[in-house]
Amino acid sequence: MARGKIQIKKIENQTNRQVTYSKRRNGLFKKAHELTVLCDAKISIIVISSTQKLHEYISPAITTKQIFDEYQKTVRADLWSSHYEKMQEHLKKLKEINRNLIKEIRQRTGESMNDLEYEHMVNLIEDIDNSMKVIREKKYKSISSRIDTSRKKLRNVEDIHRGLALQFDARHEDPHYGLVENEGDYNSMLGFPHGGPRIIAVRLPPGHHSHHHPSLHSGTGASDLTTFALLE
Amino acid sequence: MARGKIQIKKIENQTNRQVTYSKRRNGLFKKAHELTVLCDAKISIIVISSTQKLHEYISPAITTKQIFDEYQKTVRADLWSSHYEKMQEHLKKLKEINRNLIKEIRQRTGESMNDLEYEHMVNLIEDIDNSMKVIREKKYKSISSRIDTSRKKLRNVEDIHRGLALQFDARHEDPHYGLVENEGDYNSMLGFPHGGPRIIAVRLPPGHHSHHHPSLHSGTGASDLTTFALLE
DNA sequence: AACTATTTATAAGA
DNA sequence: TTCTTATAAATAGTT
Repeated sequence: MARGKIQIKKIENQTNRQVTYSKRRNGLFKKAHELTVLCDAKISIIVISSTQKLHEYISPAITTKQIFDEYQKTVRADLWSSHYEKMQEHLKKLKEINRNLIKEIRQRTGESMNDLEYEHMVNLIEDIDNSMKVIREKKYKSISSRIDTSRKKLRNVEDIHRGLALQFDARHEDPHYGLVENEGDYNSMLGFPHGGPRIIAVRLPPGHHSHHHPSLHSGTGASDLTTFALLE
Repeated sequence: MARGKIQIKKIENQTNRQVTYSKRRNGLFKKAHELTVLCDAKISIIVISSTQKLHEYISPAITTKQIFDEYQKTVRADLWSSHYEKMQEHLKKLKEINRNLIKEIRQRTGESMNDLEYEHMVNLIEDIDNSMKVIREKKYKSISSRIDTSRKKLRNVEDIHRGLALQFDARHEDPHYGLVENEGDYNSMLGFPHGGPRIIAVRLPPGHHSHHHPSLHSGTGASDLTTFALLE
């Protein structure tokens, strides 16, 4: 600021920097003191040089520690109040969202249509109509899928039945050929996904045949064994 | 500092002070920042206004807390080193005093006279001579005092003796009057301050009189009783 | 907040 | 570090 303007950037010349540091530090402290006196302020300045040396200015009738304590108090208070404000803002936003959601639900259920413009009502009806279409589409798909599954099951059962009938006929021709080589998974074929009813074999005395109900029309094992479905 | 010079003293006009506070505070912070950049320094400024509002400047890439911690470290180090220096100074002084005392004693005892100038020796001799006089004076006084005391004691003993002799003579005239009414404190009168030797009475058979040494020349009690001083 | 006459701060040189 | 001095920057009082 004299004998030539300087750029405010680091002074690379070591000696020059040292001189400027000393001069400007004094200038800074002088200004601080003037501010202290003129405006009845309390000022703490701590300067650490590039060589880690420390200098300080402190207004009369106060200590650096006192000022720092005051600073810490203020910082904490600021932190808290900003946090508090953020929380309040967040609350406000959530309430707004809540209000809107409730309003929409009420409109869609037809509960509150009072303060709704015609335009809005048209849009709402169209919206609901679209929703209806989507829902019907989904319902249709669901039904199709269930019919499909059902048809597959039916086919399976028919296949099994056919197979059994075939084996039955074959047996009459060769009484020693009465074992099914592979039991397969009849339960899942029959629509019992989780293991299904337990099958047990019970030997009954002759003459009781008319009283019991075999679960399958034709026995696959020995003729004097009957199978029951035992519900748990 | 423009449009007129001002005195550096509290600005009484409230508005004026507020404006100046704001302007100069900004000026101060600007200067601080320039110093930071130009000289690669770290600066913390905390300003508390007369209305207790707080403003701060802090150099980039550092926190106010870091600077304050550094400050505290430095202060503690300074306190310790100044304390240390004071202790060292004190030690030095004590050593000096010690050395001088030892020197003086050696001179007075004649041990070390080597590096002493004639002038000093004359003074020393005069000093010692004076000391001698003081000591002799004190000795004389002490002796006088003791003689005095002794004389008083003697007078007391003589008085007592006279008294006893008087009583003794009186007894011959009236044999029933043989008791001393008041024993008094003979021990202290006789120069035995702490109770003195114990006195016991022993009855001895006749014919042994030549073998024992009575402590007092004349018996004061019954003639056939002799008193001894029994040393503890 | 902007202006500007002046004071003050200070960069460079000694 | 200190002094000097030409010049840049800060700012007191005004608008």
